[in-house]
Order: sequence, then structure tokens, then C-alpha cells
Amino acid sequence: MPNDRMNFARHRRVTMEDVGRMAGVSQVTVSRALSDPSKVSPKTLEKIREAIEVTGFVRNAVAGALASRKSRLVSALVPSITNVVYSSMIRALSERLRTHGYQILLSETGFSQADEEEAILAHLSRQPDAIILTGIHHSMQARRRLLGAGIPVLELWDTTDTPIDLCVGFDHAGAARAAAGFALERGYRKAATVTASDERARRRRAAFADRFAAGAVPDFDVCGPASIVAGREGLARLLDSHDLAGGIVYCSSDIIAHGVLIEAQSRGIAVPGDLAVMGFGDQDFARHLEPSLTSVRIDLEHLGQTAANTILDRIEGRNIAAPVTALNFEIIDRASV
Amino acid sequence: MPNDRMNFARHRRVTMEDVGRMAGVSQVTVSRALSDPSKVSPKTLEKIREAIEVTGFVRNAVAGALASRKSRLVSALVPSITNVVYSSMIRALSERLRTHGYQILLSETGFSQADEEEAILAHLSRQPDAIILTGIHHSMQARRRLLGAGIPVLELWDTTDTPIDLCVGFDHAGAARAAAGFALERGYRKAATVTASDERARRRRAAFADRFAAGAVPDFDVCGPASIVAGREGLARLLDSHDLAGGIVYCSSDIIAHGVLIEAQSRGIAVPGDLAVMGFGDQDFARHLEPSLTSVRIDLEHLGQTAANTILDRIEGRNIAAPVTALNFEIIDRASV
DNA sequence: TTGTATGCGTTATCAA
DNA sequence: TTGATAACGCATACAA
Repeated sequence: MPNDRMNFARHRRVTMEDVGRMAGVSQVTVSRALSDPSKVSPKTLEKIREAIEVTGFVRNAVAGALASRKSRLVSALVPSITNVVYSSMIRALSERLRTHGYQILLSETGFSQADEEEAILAHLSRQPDAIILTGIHHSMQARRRLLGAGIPVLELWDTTDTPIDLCVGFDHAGAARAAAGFALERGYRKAATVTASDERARRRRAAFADRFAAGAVPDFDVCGPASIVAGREGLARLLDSHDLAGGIVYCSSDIIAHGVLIEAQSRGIAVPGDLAVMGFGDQDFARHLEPSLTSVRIDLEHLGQTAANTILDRIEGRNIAAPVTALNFEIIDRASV
Repeated sequence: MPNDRMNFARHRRVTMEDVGRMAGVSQVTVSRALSDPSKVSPKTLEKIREAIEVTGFVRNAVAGALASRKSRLVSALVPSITNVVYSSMIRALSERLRTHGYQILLSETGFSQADEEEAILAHLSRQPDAIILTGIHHSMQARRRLLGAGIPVLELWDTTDTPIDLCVGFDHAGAARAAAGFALERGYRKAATVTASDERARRRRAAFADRFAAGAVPDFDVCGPASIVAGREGLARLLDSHDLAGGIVYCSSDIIAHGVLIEAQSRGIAVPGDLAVMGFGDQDFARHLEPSLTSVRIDLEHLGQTAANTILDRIEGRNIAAPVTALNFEIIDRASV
């Protein structure tokens, strides 16, 4: 296809005006036919349908949004789109919202507040009908802008008593304490942790250590996102300086636990005989590892759906029972502990 | 925060008009100050900056898009947003586009053409400046709409001689043939495959089998997306009916290969002693498995960046050297073969 | 350097 | 059931 075949600059869009002309009605009638067909007679409806078919008309949602002050766009900001924890939530969320005619404008914020501020501004300029943020820590500037936008704001993944507006998440510290309690109950008295560079992960690690042995738990911070190699290195470094025999390693995510498992295997350390391993998140693969991984189950689908429902309730003016929803977690007892 | 505190319905937006009034200039001058500050005197620039600060003005990109007929929005459709293969490409793509002021409107199409058609329509209604699709198989209806939109269209991930407009991808069949050649060179004469339900994956599997032994290669189709459990089951089922000793298993993705590795380990099958395993994609974790996984490297970052550059060239009216770009792949020789 | 007038393609409000 | 008219908030062309 030659380059000059497409001339994008001078492209005449088909408008409702055009459709109306062809169908012998006014532009307004076309608009009505699309948004509320019951207000248009069957005969003209058919003529309009035909004209749309022939012209290949596609409604201009930009003009519609400007006129109605409703964009049917919900923006969502996540730290990372390649992290399946976030993308699973977003998938559930967007699927639910799509059935109600909303599209998602998704951006990655990295883990920095400056990036988030910039992303928030870019998103707000698109006039979304609501905005979803990951986590509960946002700069004052960001909060001000969010409040100023006058749209529903939902903080996802975490919980707080002082949400900007709405909040759907779970109690990270509580989940980690539960994990520690589980380990203690199983008789473990020695523990170590491998933690990714994520504020929530660090908070969980702190809660785990606190509950387990008032903080006397060595930690390896992977200084980066969770990965298998991070888990392998974590265990390797911990073993350099500590005797973990008969203990348990609590990991900030299943993927890190997976790395720990691989490192243990390559060193001939029996799991759970010599060392127990616990993950977090209970991703699909956790139950299919060898040994299968004990983990803390978070229902990401449910989180995403609940967030979508909450947002929809707000947008469509229904009453919100409580602005903050804390979802449950569950310890999944498998072979690695 | 009580429910009635936020009244979203009656919210007065701050406009350029307001900013101008406060700064003692007209709306147009505010517009200019934002889009081309060099055309406004430093003194008024400062007054406008201040007024923006005070009012918390956020520019309305919807109105801007309507007026200028440029949305600075690029839409992207991928089969799955939780699949790291696609999300990695999109991350690279959107990062590059963002530096040029473009945002990405991302949607999941599932693997069905009907879903894709619907998604295309929804996206086109937002008046994107370009649209990116995954793969090269699209319904006639979809192609018609795309052409009718009069914007650049880029097909990503695959290659073809007959693109709708632009295309950036790699030769799937060629990559699979190279993998088969590699296995043959290593002396393997027996092979089996485990394949995910993805059109490209099936095409690669066919090319592998064809090159390896003119098709005499047993296959397990996992009937679903790639996952560790799919790989485990794949190997298990293949072993039920075939003697694979001394052979090689070619998997449609690293994640499936990972499952095959785990199943082999749990059965006491030595890799590569009793059975060799080969993945596809060379994801991060491939080198850190035990044994490390031989795979076919696809540079997803590069794919995403190249797509972004191609789109930018088109949008900004530069000449495109060739509408189709085929990127390279590379066999990564590790311990599992 | 700044301002006026006009249009972008819809929806909302009336009136017929 | 239909249509005329006026927003919506900004960018562009042109004038001053």
C-alpha cells in the first residue's frame, strides 16, 4: 500500500447531519434514534438505521461528551500494567464497567508520586466520569486536584478510614498478621522474609515480623519489582548470613516465593522438611508448583468487580451503604509449609 | 465522609474563560499561553500562570479534541491484558507515546472477532488519532470500519504482506522453523508439542512440526490460555500415549514450558537427560528456572517501541520507509535442551 | 501581542 | 413524534 494512498489530514467525517439528510429527517432525530429509540417512530427508525448502514456512520463520542458533560470514561491508574495482580483487578473492573457502557482509560504510574500527579492531570483533562487510584498514599496536590474534579474517586487495593471518597481493598497488615499466626500455629519459631519494593509489601512484611517475633525476623529487600530471580537471590543472601534450618520464609508475593522454591531446590534444601515457604496472593500457579505453595488468597476478580459496582452506584446516583469496603483474605494451606 | 457531601451533578468546571477573566485577558490568550507560550508576552504569561494556580484550572481535552479534530489518543486492542506478552508491548508503546503527549485507550478483545468488532467501534467513537490491533486476522466489517475511520492503523505482533495500513511484528512460522532446526541440529529425532489456544501459537506449532518431521509430531492442545497447569497437564497427557524418552517438547510459550518442567521434575524425569524442553518468548524467568530454559527470544520492548515510532511518524506526517516491519527473533541456548 | 468571530458534532431545552 | 435553537469549552482564521 503506497504511502500517499492514505491522506489522513483531509478526511470528512460522517455526521448525524449527513445521516439525517439521507434519511429525510433532522440531525436531532438521528441523535434520538440512537440514544432512545422508543421516542422515534418505527418508520423513521428504519430509514435512519439504513442510512447509518450505508454511510458507515460512527457516532462521535467526543462531541457527545462535550455536550452532555458525561464522557462514559472511567480512568484507572495502576503502578504497573505488567503486574498480573493489578491487571487482573483491572480486567474484572473493566469487564463489569463495559457492560454498562463505560470504557477504561488506563495508565501506569510507576511507584512514584510525581508520576502519579502527572498521570492524574492527564486523565482529568479527559473528563472521566470517575477515577480509580491504586493505594491510599497520594500527594496533597493530587488530593486537591481529585477533589476539585468533582467526580467519584475510588482508592483500590488498600483500606483506610479516611478515603478521598470511596475505597475498596483489604487489610494488608491484618493479612500478614494472619500469615504469621498461621506459621506460629504450625510450630515455626524461626522466620525470614523476602520483600519487593512496594509500599504495601513492606507494610505486610512489617506486620508479619511484628506478630511473629516482635521484629526479630531477618529480611531481604529485593530492591525492585517481584520476580523469580529476586526470590532466588533473596534466599541465597539470607542463607549467607543466617541459619534458617527448620524455619519459614514469608515472601511478599507468590512470584518471589516461586524463586525461593527454585533456589531451595537447586541447593538441595527440602521444602518443607528443611525450610517452609509461604507466598502471598495465591495466584493460579501457586497450587501447581512442586511443592504446592501455601499462600494468602486475595480475590482479585472480586476486588475489581466490587470496585466497579461501587463506582457505578456512585455515578448512577444510588446510595452507597459505606464508602469503604474491606474484602477478605484467606490462608491457603498447601504443601510448602 | 458522608454520602451527601459530594454533589457531582451540579459541578461548575473552571474554563479558560474564567482563567482569562481573572488574568485580565481573553480566553484565546489563555489557550495560546498553554499551547504555545512563545506567542504570549512574559507578563501576561505570568498572570495567566497565577490564575491557573489559583483556580485549579484543568484544560478540557474533550473540547480541545472536538475543536482541533485531534484527540491525542491512540487506541490499542489486545487479546488479553493479563498476558505479560501483550502488556509488555503495550507498556513500551505507551511510554514512548506518552513522551509525545499521547494517551492510550486500551481494551481487551478476548480472542473472538465479534468482541474485536465491538471494541473497534467503541474505540473509533472516541476519535483516536491512530489505532493498534493485535494480529492480522480481522473481519471484513472490521477492516471496512478501520479504513473508513481515516486514521493510521497498525497491526502488531504478526507480519503480513497485505497490512490494512501499517504492520510491526515478527515471522511466527519462521521462528518456529528455526526452533525445529535448532532441535534437529542438536540431534533430537523425536518431538512433541504443547500448544495454547491462540491462533499464532497454533501457526508456530504447525511450522515446527512441519520442519521437524513433516508433521509426525504429537501435540497437546491445552484448550485455553497458557498457564503452568496447562503445561503440566500437557506433558502428563503426552506421556500417557507416547514414548518421549530422548525427545524434545516444544512449547508455545515459556509459561507452558515451565509447567512441563515442573511435571517432569515431579515425575523424576531428568531434563535434558531424559527429555529436552523448549519454550517460546524468553521471558525474564526463563533463565532462572532449574534447569534454565532454552527459548526463542522476542524483544517485546523493541516491538512496542517500533510500533510507537511508526505510529508517530504517520501521525506527524513523516514518510514511512516501509509499512511492514519484521523484527528478529533469536534462539537462546540454555540448559533445558 | 492580543482579541473577535466561528465552528467542531453532539445533547438538552423548548416549541410545534 | 419531530424540529429549531442554544449550549458544551476549546482551537483556528483572521483582524486589529
